[in-house]
Order: sequence, then C-alpha cells, then structure tokens
Amino acid sequence: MFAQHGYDGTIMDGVAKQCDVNKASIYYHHKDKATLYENVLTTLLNPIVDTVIKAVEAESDPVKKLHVHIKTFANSSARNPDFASILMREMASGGVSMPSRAREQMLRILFQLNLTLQLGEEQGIFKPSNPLIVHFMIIGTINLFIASIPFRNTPPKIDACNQLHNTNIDAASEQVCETIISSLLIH
Amino acid sequence: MFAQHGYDGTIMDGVAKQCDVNKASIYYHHKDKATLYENVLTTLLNPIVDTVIKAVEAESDPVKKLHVHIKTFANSSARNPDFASILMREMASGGVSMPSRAREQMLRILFQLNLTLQLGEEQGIFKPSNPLIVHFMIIGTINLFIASIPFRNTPPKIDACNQLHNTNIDAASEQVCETIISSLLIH
Amino acid sequence: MFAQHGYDGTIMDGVAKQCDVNKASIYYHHKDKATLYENVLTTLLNPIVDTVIKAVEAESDPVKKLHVHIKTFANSSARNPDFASILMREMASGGVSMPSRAREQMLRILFQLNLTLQLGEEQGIFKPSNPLIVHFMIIGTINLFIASIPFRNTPPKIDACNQLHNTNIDAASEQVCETIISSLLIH
Amino acid sequence: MFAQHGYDGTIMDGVAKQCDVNKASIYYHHKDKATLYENVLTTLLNPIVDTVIKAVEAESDPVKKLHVHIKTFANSSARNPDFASILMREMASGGVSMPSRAREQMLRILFQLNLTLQLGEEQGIFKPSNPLIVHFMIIGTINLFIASIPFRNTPPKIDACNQLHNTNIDAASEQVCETIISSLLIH
DNA sequence: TATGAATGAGAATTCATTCAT
DNA sequence: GATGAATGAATTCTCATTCAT
Repeated sequence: MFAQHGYDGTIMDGVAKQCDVNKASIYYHHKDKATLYENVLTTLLNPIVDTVIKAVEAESDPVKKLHVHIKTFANSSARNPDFASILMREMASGGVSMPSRAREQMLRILFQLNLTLQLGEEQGIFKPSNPLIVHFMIIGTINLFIASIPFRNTPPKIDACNQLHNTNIDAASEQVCETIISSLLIH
Repeated sequence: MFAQHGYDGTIMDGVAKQCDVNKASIYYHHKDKATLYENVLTTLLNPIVDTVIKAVEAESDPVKKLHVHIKTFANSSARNPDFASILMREMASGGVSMPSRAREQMLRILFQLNLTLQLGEEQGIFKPSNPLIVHFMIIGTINLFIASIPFRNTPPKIDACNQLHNTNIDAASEQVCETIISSLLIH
Repeated sequence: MFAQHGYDGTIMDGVAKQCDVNKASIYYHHKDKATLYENVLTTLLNPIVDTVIKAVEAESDPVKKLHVHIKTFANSSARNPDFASILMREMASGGVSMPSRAREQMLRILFQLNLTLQLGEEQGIFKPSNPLIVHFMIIGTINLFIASIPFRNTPPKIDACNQLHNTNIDAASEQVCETIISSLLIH
Repeated sequence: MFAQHGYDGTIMDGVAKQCDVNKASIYYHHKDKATLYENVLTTLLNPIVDTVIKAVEAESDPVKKLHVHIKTFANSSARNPDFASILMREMASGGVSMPSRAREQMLRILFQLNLTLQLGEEQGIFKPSNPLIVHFMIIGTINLFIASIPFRNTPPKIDACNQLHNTNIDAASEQVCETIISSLLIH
C-alpha cells in the first residue's frame, strides 16, 4: 500500500483491513506509521540489494559484471514491483525523508557499480564514465519501466500504437544492457 | 508542495500559508484540492511539452532531432525540478490517478519520439528499437537525475566518493544523448 | 470539566459537546489539549489572585490584611469552586506539570502573605511564623472545604451526624481567620 | 502511579512495566483497573487510619488526644506521601468516585475527631467548634504540605525566599497543633 | 500463574471544505 | 474577492481488557 499510495496516502485502517488484523496489533509490533514504513522498506530493500551485489561479485569480467548488475536488478525489481514505486517516490521527495537504513542499502548498489566501472577502465575495456549517471540510467529506466506497467495498461493503451505491446522486462533490461555497455566499450 | 510532498502529503493549510493567502481564497479560485492539483499540473506540464515538441520539429535530421529532444527535455526539467518529482510520483502510482489532461501531454512527447525514431529507421540511420524503452530511458534517467539532487546533497554525499561532484544536468544529458544515440546508430 | 475530572479524565469530545461547539473549533483556537488546559487555568487563576492581592493592599493594618487575605481568597474560591479542585489536583501531582504561568500566579499570593506577616512582626503584633505553613493552612483548609462540598452532600451525609449541616464558606473562613490570627497574635 | 498521575492518568501498561510484571498478570489478580485502584487505596488507607485511631484512643486527655491525632496523622502521611496525593485528588473530584470502603475509613477519622472535641467541650476545656472544619484544617494543611514537597523543590524554589527552607513535617504539624489547639482552648 | 499477542472501543488530532461577513 | 471561524469526516494512536498457550 505504501508503494501504491505513498506514505501519506496509505491509511492505517486500510493496512489493518488488508492484512486482516486489528489496527492496534500493528501498533503493538510497530511503534508508529513511520516506523512501520521504515520496517517495510528495509524488508523490501535488503534482499534485492543483497541479490544484486552477490550476483555481481560472482562474476569477474567487467562486461559480465555490468550485464549481471543490470539484469539482476531488473529481475529483482520486476518480481517486486513495489520496490520500483517506493524508490521513485523516495526520489521524488528528494529522498529527504528516506530512512537512513534504506538509504545505505541503495548506496551499496551505487558503490558496487562504481567498482565495476573502475575495473573496466583499469583493464582498458571501458571508457571513463560517470558512475552516478550510469546508475541513474539503470535504475531510472528500469524503475520507470516497471512502475509504469499499470499506466501503460490503462486505456488508451500506448503500447497499441505500434509494436510495443510485446515488451517485457527481459527485453527492456536487455536493451538497457546493450545501450549502456555499447556506449561504454572501447571499440 | 505537490512535488515535494505528493498529493496526499500536501495540506491545504500549508499551501495557503506558503502562498500567504487565506485558505478560503484558494477554494474561491479552485473547486477543490483535486482540481487545484490538476491546474497546477497543467500549468507545469504544457510549456515543457510544447517546448520539446517545437524544438524537435525545428530540426530535420533524425540524429539532431533526437539530440534536441533529450537536451530540451533535460533543460526544461532542470529549470522546473518540480516537474521531475511530480512525474515520478505519478509513475509510481501507476499513473492511475493522473489527470487525463496531463496524461495526454506526456503521450505527445512519446509520439514525437516515435516519429523521430521511425524517421531514422526509414533513412537507414537508426537500428529498429522500442520507442517506449527509449522514452523511459530518457525521462527515467533525466527525472531521476534531477529529482535526486537534494538526495545527493544530503550527507553522506555520494558524489564525494569520486569525481562525481561536478556532474550537472548538461553533462548528464549529454551522456544520455551519447549513450542512446550511439546505441541506435548503424555504424 | 478539568476541575471535575482532571486533565486526563477530561475528554475533548465532552468539552466540545458541553460547549456546544465542534471539536475541531477548539483546535482552531487552542493548539492542543495541554494548551487549552493552560489557557483555562490562566483565565481562572488570574482574576482570583488579582482580587486577593488588591484587597490586601487596600488595607494597612496587618491583622486586617490577614483577615481580608483569607476572606477574599475564600470568597473568590467559593464563587469558583473549580479553582479549588484544580489547585488540589495540581498539588496532588506535585505541581510538576503545572503550567508556569499558573505557578507564578500562585506564588504571588504566597509573597503577599509573606509581606503581611513580616509587617505584623515588625510592628510587634505577630509572633514569628512560617509563612509557607500559614499559606498552606489557608488554602489547604479553604480548598478542601470547597472541593468537598459534593462529597459532603453525598450520602451518608457526614454533616448529618451533628450540627455541621449549617456550615457555609463564610462560617468556615471566619473560623480559619480566628484560628490563624489568634495563634499569631501576641497577647 | 495513581497518586502521581491520578486514576485516569494511570496507564495499565505503565503499571505493569513499573512492577516488572506482565500486564495480563495484573488482571489475573485484580478484576479491572477500578478494582485495582480500590485495592491499592484500601491497602494504603487502612493502616494510616488504624494508627491514628489507636493512638488517639490511647490518650485520655482531650488536648493530648488532639495533639496525638494531628501528629500521628501527619507522620503517617509523611511516611506515605501517596496518601496525601490520592486524598487530595479524591477531594478534588468531590469524592464522588471514591470507593466506599475508602470513604468509610476517612469518616472514621472524622468521627474520632468529633469524639475528642466533644469530650473537650464536656470537660469545659474546649470552646464549641465545628469538627468538620477542624478536620479539614488538619488534613487540608497536612496533605497540602506533603503533596507540595515536589512543587516546592521545583525551581524557582519558593522556600528560598526566606527562612522557609528548613521546614519539615514535624515543624509543620507542630505549628498546626499549636494553632488549632490554642484556638480551641478556653483561656 | 504467567505471558506475548490480539482487539474493540475510544480519544486526540488533522484536514478538506464551507459559512458568514 | 478576501477572510476568520466553523465543521464533519477522517486518521493516527491509545488503552483497558481478553485470548491462547
């Protein structure tokens, strides 16, 4: 519900009903709405970040690392569309209110990407680049793609205007990979 | 305030105080909160979209069109950071609650991009591509870059980890251009 | 309601109904329950304290000052039985949570009494005494007398056991005067 | 906690934590909050009242009886400051909600005082007086003195204004004795 | 007896909206 | 058009009490 309606748009009564528990029970386990949100966020973020990091570390070749980085992030996000929504909302707020625990997790991904890009540069494979922008390109594109699924399915279907209707996350993330990697590679 | 706190997080009392007008005056001029939001959105969106479309139409070469498309969008957004935030929130909500007037404006940009890409393909300059993904890549990346400015300026400064600190919207949009265009070009 | 049920026992819904106003209106004029309480207290206390001080200052003879002090305090309290109740509650809480504005008012009465007693001593009329205890004797007795009216009227009527039933505040305060003054006078 | 925060201000969760027991355990031993309060009150009141009555009955001279009455009451209260607070609160509420068991105990003290005063009158030692007012004078003053200890210790220290700082319960009760007895005695 | 976890009925506070002037 | 003051309908949070174990 936080993903769909945002923090302020999420109503504790609704959460309780959705979970089929008494509202007071929520407060028994979570100090208040803000804490609940923080806990939800942590629970959501940690596994995704861990998965990405682990997958990237398992590879040694920078190109493969980058490829795995993008694909794993995309797949994890796709399996948890709420993640994309929440991340976009947090970014929209300037991330100012983002719980620091969540913030730190997101930074881990950026740092990992940074390592990969530096490795590529050192090996003479990648051109120099700005990791932050590459990072934003990846998560901005993927998040938008995932979060916009309902939007794209709302009439008038924009996919219907041409061949777009078959686009899925695999194709999208593959295109992101190609685009980014090809732009980084030294031919 | 809608940009910073979202629709639900925006409080009419706060709006009145911020604008230094009486709350009832707002209701005199705008039917209700939803209408106010719609009006704000329209006022914000229309000039940006118009600017982009006009700039693109002024060019004839597909590569230049695409370049101008991205740069104009980026510059307009950068001048109106609220635009990026609102767009991200709307996307995060699945765009479900997005006023249809605003929705249509955003589609105009996508259609314009579609035209440009098709033109490029017809002229044998561009590889076939999925316009939707290109669209998301552009606005996802740019929006994220702009919306995240406050986040990046909040300690611990992530830009501080390396050379990132000089990154501005011009450099970022240029990199987006290069990346996207180079991936589209038939070498 | 604060007097009768105490701060915690007073319910904002009840206050609103009692005053026949909408609950939200109360919050429009008073930040929150605590502030409302503070305002109520100030409104209640100030006139009583002012009346006492003014009446005492109008006399010059220490005995008359003391007499007027007690009688005026008793009459003011009797006209505002809530004052006694609230004061007793505040004292019961150790006055810890007592708004400082109210606290200061109460101290003004003590200081005035102190002046009177010192004057009497200087003139060789009064024995030395502890003003604080005299103060407590006055307000403790009077407050208790007033606050206990409902208690005494609740069956079994304790007044019924003997001639007590005719006791009113005038008689009571007169007895307090006699007792205190006679114990202070140098025969 | 009942003494400090009153019945409504006392929270069962807090009681449990303070006692380091599980909240449900309290309900195992005490039917509900009201019963718990009643039990607490009885446990608190009975020994004090018994002590006073017993001490008074041990004397035969009316003056000594009265002296012992006041001193014993003062000492007992001083050893149990909660007693003063609770009594003051109950009086502030008009004693309406006071459990009848507790009410009866308090009446026993009044009746005992009544006996003493009548004895004194019969022996031609005491002037006629209103026992209720004497009663209030005693407990009003003593309770207030005790309950106000924290208040007086809160800056700005009112005791600091003059010689008041050494006042203790013994001195205070002695002054109450002198005052009341001297006003009753037929010279 | 003891306890962690409910839960229903409040109670404080907020907020979009309206009203009277 | 503007404004101070309502107001009803939420919404967050609390609290006495109970349940299951």
